[in-house]
Amino acid sequence: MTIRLPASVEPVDRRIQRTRVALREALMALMVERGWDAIDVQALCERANVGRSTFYLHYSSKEDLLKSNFAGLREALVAQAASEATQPGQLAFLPGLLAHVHEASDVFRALVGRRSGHYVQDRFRELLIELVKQGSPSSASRGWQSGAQAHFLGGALFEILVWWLGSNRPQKPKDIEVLFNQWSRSALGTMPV
Amino acid sequence: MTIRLPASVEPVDRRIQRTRVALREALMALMVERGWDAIDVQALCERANVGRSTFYLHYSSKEDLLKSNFAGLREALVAQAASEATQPGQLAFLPGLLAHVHEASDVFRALVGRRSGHYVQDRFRELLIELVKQGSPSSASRGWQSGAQAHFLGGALFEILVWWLGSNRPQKPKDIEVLFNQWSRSALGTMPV
DNA sequence: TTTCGTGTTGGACTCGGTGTTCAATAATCG
DNA sequence: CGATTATTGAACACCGAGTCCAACACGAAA
Repeated sequence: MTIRLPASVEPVDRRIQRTRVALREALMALMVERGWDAIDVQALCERANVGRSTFYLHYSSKEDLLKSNFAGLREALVAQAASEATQPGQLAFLPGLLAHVHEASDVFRALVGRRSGHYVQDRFRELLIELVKQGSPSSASRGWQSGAQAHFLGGALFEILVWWLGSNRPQKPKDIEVLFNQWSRSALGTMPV
Repeated sequence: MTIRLPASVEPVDRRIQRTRVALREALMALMVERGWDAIDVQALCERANVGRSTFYLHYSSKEDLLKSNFAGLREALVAQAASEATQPGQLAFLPGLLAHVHEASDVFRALVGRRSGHYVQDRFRELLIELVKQGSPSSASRGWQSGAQAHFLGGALFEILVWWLGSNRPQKPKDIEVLFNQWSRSALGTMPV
C-alpha cells in the first residue's frame, strides 16, 4: 500500500537533481523537527548543504518549494484512487489515503499539527477537497450544491485527520474509515432525503 | 439579529480604551482591503493613528491583537447560542452564526477568503470546532468519538462557510442552514445507526 | 582526457519589518 | 489642582529576504 512519490522526469543535469532532492529532504526533515513556521531559507540550505543563492535559482521561496513537492503527492493519490474499486456512497481514495497517512504519520503530523504552519495546512486541505470533488459520486450533487458538498466533505475529512494525528490514542486506519463513512452518509447522498 | 461585540469591562483609563478600539478598527479595515498577510504593525499603527511603541504596550504582535478580538466574537456567539431554542439534531448556534456572517460578509470574506492569512483561518476554525463541541447533543458522542465528531462537524462547517463566501451566487443563510443540517444528520446522531 | 557549457558558490549588499528603550509630553483620575 | 499613568517618536540593534556577480566545480559530449 506504499505510495511512491514523484520520480519526475524532466531535468537532465545530475547537479540539478541533487540539489532539488537535497532541498526536498531538508524540507521534510525540518518540518518534522521544527514545524513549518520555524523554517527559514537559511536553515533549509544549511541542512541541504546547498548555497543560499542556489536555492533561489530553483525556487522563489519556501512556499514555492513546498508547492512543487505537493504536486507529487497529489498525483500519487489521484492515481491510486483511480485504481481502486469504487463503492457507492463511499470515497474511493479514502482507504489508500488513510493507509498512507498512517505509514508516514510523523510527516503528516508535521504537515497538519498545531506547530505546523497554516500555509501548509491550507495546501493540504485544498488537495483533499479536490480529491473529494473528483472522487465523489456525482449523482448526489445537484447543480450548485456540488461545490458545497466537496467543501463539506473535504473540510470534515481534513479535520478528522487533524484530530486523528493529534490524538494520543492510536486508532487504526480502519476505525477512521468506518467513522468517516458513517458520518458522511447523509452528505454522500446514500440516504433518502 | 445583530451581535454586539465586546464592550469588555476591565480597563478603566479612557486612553487605553481608545487605543484598543482604534487598533481593532484598523485591523478590521486593513484585513478587508489588504488581507491578513499584507498587514504589518507599521500600517496598523498608521491607520489607527497610534504610536508604534504604544502598540507594543498593548499587544505583542498582530496575532495577539487578532486573538484578543476573537475572544469577543466567541463570547457573543456562545451567549447567543445559549438563548436559542435547541432543536434536537441541530446545532443551536447555527442560525445566529449564519446571520452574523451574512451581515458582516465582507469582514468574514476577509477572514476566510483566499487572500486572508492562514493564521486567521485557523483561529476561526478552532472557534467553530469549540462551538460545535459545546453545542452538539452529547448523547450522540460516545466516548472517544466526541472529539472526532466535533472536528468533523467543525471542519465541515468551516469549509461550507468558505465556499459560501467565495461563491458568487448569493445563497441565503437559510439555504446554507438547510443544506448543512441535511448533510450533518448522520454525524449528529439523529439517524439510526 | 580535454574542452565547453552550465550549475554552484559564498560573500557583499540593500531593503524592510521587528521589537526595545528612554526621556519628554499629554491626558486622565481623584 | 496635583499625582499618576498612558502615549509618543526617535534612535537603535537585529534578523531574514532577495539580488548580484565573479570565481569555481562539475557533468556531458567529443
